[in-house]
Amino acid sequence: MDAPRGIPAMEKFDELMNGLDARQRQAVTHKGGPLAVIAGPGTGKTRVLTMRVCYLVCFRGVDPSRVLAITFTNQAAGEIRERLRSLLPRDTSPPRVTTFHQWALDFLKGLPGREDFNPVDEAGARDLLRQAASRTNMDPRAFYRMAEEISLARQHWPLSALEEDAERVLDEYVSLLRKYHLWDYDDLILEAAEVLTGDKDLRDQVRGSLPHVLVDEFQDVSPAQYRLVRCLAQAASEITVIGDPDQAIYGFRGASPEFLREFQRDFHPVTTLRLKSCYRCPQVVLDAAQGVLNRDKGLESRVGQGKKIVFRSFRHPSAEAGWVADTIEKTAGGLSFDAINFGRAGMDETMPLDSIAVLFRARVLGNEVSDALARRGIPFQRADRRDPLAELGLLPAHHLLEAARDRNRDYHLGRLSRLLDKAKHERIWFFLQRVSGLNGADLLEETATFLGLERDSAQMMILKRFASEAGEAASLALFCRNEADLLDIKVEAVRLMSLHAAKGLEFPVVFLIGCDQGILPWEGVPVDEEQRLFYVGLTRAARRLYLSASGRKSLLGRRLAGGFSPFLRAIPSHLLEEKEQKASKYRKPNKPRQRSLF
DNA sequence: GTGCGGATTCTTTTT
DNA sequence: GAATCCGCAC
Repeated sequence: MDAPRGIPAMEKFDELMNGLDARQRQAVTHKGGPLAVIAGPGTGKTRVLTMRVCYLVCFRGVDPSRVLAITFTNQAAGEIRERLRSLLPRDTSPPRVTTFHQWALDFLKGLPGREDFNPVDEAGARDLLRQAASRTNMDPRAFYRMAEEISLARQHWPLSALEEDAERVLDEYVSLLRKYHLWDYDDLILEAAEVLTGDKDLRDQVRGSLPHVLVDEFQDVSPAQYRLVRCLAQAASEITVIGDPDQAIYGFRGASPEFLREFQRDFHPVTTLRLKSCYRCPQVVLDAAQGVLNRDKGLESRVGQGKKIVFRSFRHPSAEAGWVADTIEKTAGGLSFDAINFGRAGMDETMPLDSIAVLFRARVLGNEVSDALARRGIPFQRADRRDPLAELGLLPAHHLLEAARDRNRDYHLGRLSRLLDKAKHERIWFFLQRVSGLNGADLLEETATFLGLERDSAQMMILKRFASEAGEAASLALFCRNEADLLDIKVEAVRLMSLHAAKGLEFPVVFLIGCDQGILPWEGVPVDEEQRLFYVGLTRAARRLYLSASGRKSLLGRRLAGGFSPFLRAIPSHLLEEKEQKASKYRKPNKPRQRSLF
């Protein structure tokens, strides 16, 4: 075995190792055979993962290029990369940390004959699917359903069966993708798994080069992703998977906590370690959360008992939203005249706005809170991630640029025919002629002029940054996706997001709104996954947790029965502090738009 | 700014 | 099938 490398980081590493508890240390230093780490909320999952990588490289002398850490999101990958950078000695080349999709993309692009394939953005994929559906003359209303079914089927391995017409549409869709040399996100995983499954030599080669694979958030792997994991690691390797079956909330896209069990079978014998010390949530929160899952022991808090969970109920969502906004105002230390007037009775400490999160089951449920916060002038940020390119209004710019550079021109022109108005679309050939041979800032300038972008618009800012920072070969789509992450964070604002989006995050103060019958659990879906979703919501809270029922009467055209979420009953009552609402306040629903009348 | 009609979305969503 | 969004005409 090599001598330990990188002496400068050693002291720090020792110090960090001493900061770990016994179980964490065991996971970090495990040697010999596959390892599964079951890591409940706040038990130091990411820390164990990064420290283990560091341990492998620095102490076991593993070549960093033979270590691969896989995550689900770019953000998670970025965080791990960042932590590794500070842990590993400067002169060590950092190991590869990437997402499933990025790994698959790089792998596929390295294969002969596919160098000029590219991933298609979400809007583009939908467009092609629509094209495929239009050829078989189907009811346009059924399209939405079918799109979901097709995508779900493609998460499975092998592909699950589809209805006959869906099958036809899928075939047509895939041939369109291939014609334009495009992969959609599902393709990346499927293709990579397919290629590796069918080519033993290649599989052995990949496996041989990667004795150490680590997979984060393992409970979220889809069947196809699990297949890929099996291709990457042989049973005898030191593969490490980290996850928490109690936080499995992506069943609707094919994930299943089952794969943790399957992993233990397929990679037998697996060493399984459970992390039980929670460094995030107070005991009160843990007990409540475990009550929801019908467990009574398991996680132990290392941050104390904590305050009771506040529960309040309302007769109307706008009343709930008003209360949330008022409570936030007080918690944040008074931002308006009112807050100063009312004082901060009952508030023990003040919090910066970005330490506060409002969580909800479905996107629309955040609207009233957005309105209430806007009315009070409290800055907030909704983390409703969608296609950043479309959101920024840069879809036409992207396709124009790609067409101008003659990369897959047919495809991009096809998309532009739907995106541009008639007048512009008629001038498109003139535009292409005009910009031929141009590149860099000149090309962007012409594109912006053609589209009529305002000089100081957000779009222009991004285009300028794109021109100066990105290379000539980069696509605007990719640039925006990476930028969007950077632009999002760091703002001092209350965070509003869905329960799903909150997974993996923590906030000192958490509001979980809409704890009503019919919302949590959502009607018509498996209850156990909803339970876990509620569990995830509760365990985001590091200090204070507020639950509320909105009294909402209807949702998306569906009538609600009324009454509280049954999950609340599963919380032992001594953990709850039930506050009665004052009837006079928080009553009248008024839309902020009406204010413009005065 | 208003109003109309057609398109699109609809629970959760990353890539 | 209802709600919302978007482009377009006024």
